Amino acid sequence: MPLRQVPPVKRGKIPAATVARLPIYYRALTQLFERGEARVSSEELAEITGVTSAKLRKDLSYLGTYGTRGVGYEVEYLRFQIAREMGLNNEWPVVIVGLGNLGRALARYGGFGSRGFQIVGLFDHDQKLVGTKVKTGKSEIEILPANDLAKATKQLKAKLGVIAVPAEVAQKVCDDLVNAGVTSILNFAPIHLVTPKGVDVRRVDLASELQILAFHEQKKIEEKTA
Amino acid sequence: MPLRQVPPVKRGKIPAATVARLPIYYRALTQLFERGEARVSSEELAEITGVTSAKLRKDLSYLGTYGTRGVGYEVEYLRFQIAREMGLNNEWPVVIVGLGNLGRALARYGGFGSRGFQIVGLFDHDQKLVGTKVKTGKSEIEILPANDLAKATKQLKAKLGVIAVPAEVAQKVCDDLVNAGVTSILNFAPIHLVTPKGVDVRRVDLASELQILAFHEQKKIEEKTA
DNA sequence: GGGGATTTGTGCTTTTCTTCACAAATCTCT
DNA sequence: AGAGATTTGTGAAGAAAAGCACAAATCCCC
Repeated sequence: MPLRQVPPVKRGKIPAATVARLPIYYRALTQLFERGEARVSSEELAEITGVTSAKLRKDLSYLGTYGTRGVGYEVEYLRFQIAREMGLNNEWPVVIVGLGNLGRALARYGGFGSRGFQIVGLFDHDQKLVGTKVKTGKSEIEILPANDLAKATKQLKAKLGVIAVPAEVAQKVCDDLVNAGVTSILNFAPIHLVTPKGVDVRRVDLASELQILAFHEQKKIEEKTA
Repeated sequence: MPLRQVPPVKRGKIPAATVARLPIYYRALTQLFERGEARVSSEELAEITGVTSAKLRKDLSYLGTYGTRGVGYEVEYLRFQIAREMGLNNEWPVVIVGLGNLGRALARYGGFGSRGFQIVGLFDHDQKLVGTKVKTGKSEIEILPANDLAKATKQLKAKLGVIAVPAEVAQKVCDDLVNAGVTSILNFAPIHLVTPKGVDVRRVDLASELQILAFHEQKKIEEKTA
């Protein structure tokens, strides 16, 4: 009986569009795994995640060849490989700046504290909030003053930061985070952040999302009238 | 002196990538307008919004020719045109389903209630929440039981729905919304929703965003070690 | 009213992403 | 052990998006 070959890890840049989908596959695989499924075909996994099977297979092919022709993919194995590729086997410390409605929701949000991430610092400018505690996934964390941001973040060795402050102060907070060694930022402020090279920023803009939907609604109405 | 020509509205499909950027331009223009700026060049607007000027001009060109060569764009005029194109001059009624941490933050979030949108209905399955009120932008709204979702939403004539419930019940909620006449859905549950044709779904996946950043961090580390 | 300085709008090129379609690999059954 | 049924992995084609570069339009100033 032939031994399983050495993991055929592929080296080479993974397209951005693919990277953006890996978390979706990962989550679906986790679900399948918890349900006790041992194997899954590209067709099934594609159906669950809402992509085409060809796209899914191509996406996975950038990571390596983890499937078996005529059979499909081993759920647990594939899940592990994606996790490894995405660095989810590490535990990433995350700081959140701004604990208004949204920031607080994020801090409490289970999905954030889940697998791979741990919220280690909360900062706010508002003196009324400083000193109060917020329940994150596992523990309670005290909100620290925004002034301590740079020092504390450096100490906590956080490389990931979440910005949930008003647009007016977002760039300032961003600069502070970068100075503190943060190199990946999730920005909820509706503004373009300027960062030095090597710092990744992803923007999540809730109002924009609604507006995009409004655009589609608008088009539906125009079609009817036309 | 020549009269300004009839608005040269262009007809034809606007690329999805462009649509996704229109809200960003719109916001920047609003800012400029409030700051009292009368004109802006593609170069300036591009800088503010973090795109290249060529891309910006091409994006705008899908809407019509609203600029003046050698001069730039009139801030107020262009802003209005984008708003019109996106349907932001209407007031869209929105319902939110699920008022946990996130749903509540969204309900309170100013940006949602802002220009173009009005939150008209809140629903939750939890009996402890039903009957309590949540301050949205302008008014206070009572949380209604999820069972009333279909009927109430139909009555409220909401075409836009926000899903902020756990993944397990998201598809059920989605079906209810669609039955109630909702044709655009903003989905915060980490799951692919199946909808009939003609219903638009946009997914905002907070955990995915962090995971994508983790991927980039991972790569930075690998580069260093390599 | 003409020349020089701007800045838009867009045809063309390049890059990135998606889809197609099929050979290669594996399994099952007899 | 071979034939038939699956299902992956991937070249190649097609579609969408981004970037380039320049003609066309406008302004300003003399």
